[in-house]
Amino acid sequence: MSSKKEDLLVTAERLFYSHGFHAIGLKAIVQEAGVALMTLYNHFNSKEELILEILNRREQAYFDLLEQAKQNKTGSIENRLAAGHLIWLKNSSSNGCMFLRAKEEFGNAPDQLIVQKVYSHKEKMLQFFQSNGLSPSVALQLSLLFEGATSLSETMDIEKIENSLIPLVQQL
Amino acid sequence: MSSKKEDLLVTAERLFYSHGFHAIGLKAIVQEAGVALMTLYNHFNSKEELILEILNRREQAYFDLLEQAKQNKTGSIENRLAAGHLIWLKNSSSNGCMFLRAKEEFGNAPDQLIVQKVYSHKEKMLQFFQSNGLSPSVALQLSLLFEGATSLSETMDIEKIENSLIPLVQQL
DNA sequence: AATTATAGATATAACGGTCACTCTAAAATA
DNA sequence: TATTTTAGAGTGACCGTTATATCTATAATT
Repeated sequence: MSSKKEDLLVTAERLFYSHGFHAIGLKAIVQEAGVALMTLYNHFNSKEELILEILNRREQAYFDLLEQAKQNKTGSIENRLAAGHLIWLKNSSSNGCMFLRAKEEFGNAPDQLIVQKVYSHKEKMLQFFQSNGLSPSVALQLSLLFEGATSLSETMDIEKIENSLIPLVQQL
Repeated sequence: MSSKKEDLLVTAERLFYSHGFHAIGLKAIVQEAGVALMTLYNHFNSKEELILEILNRREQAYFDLLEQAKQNKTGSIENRLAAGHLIWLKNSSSNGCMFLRAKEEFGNAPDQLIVQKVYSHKEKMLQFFQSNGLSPSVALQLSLLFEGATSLSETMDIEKIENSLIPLVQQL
């Protein structure tokens, strides 16, 4: 992949996540990435396509991290996944779930590819949990706890959240 | 209060919640509310001021509902509050927490009144729980469960969430 | 009761700015 | 040489905000 395209994806993901999809214009992205506007349009046909590619990469990175966390020796599978999710939150800039935010900003167009991606991502989360041995009901509860931790991290120290989340996961 | 102002507040809250603060322009609000643009500026000095008044009203409505739910006879205090929160979610249009969304869209201006309101609202939630007899750690866990239910409701039926949330609240 | 003053709402236009997106033609890179 | 990237200008549309001028209904004054 072109390094310019990679720069654009990394920069756009950061700016979109920090300010929102509507709040950030393409001009700000290319300026921050240090490339020309036409280079962006050379790699992406539209802002929507850029966002879609960002969401796909972000989903991949998240599941890669969960797969990593799974390999740990200690703790139940729920605990290891929760530890992975907490690492994700620690490495992010505390602005919530980017997928839900995308749905919220583009929500009233259910035919839109962005919104479809959000629904499929959340569905994929549940399936991932179940494919790792969790019952449907426990998978759902783990999803609820993960979402709660993500939202709480927007206004609270991650350490306090960790202390709340772990016992809840333990007794699933 | 002028009925025009009330119309504007109700309409703007609905449109902002459905599409986001940046995605909705003042023109769309006044058109949907059936008032003139200058009427909006007669009641609010700016878009930011309109948003702030919406958030204040929404906070009041939410705590009013929790106070109502508290009066129920059956169940622990945690269960009664959770039931109230579920009613709130059922009556909303499944687009997440409007306060967190405001912080996400205006987040990189921590001096902004909107963002300050979001932080104070979340702090108020915790204090409300504790003032109703919950320990700090249980209050935090209840917040995590509420936030999780709110986020989950964006992509999942509220009934399934209810079935997941209740046992988690029960064993707090 | 008749007149005047006040306030709120109206429509319309304009302000400077930014939006996503397109085109062009030169410059840099491979 | 072939491809990519560049800067810059331009498109029409929308942004929040302000200004102006007209209308209407109620309130205050005579």
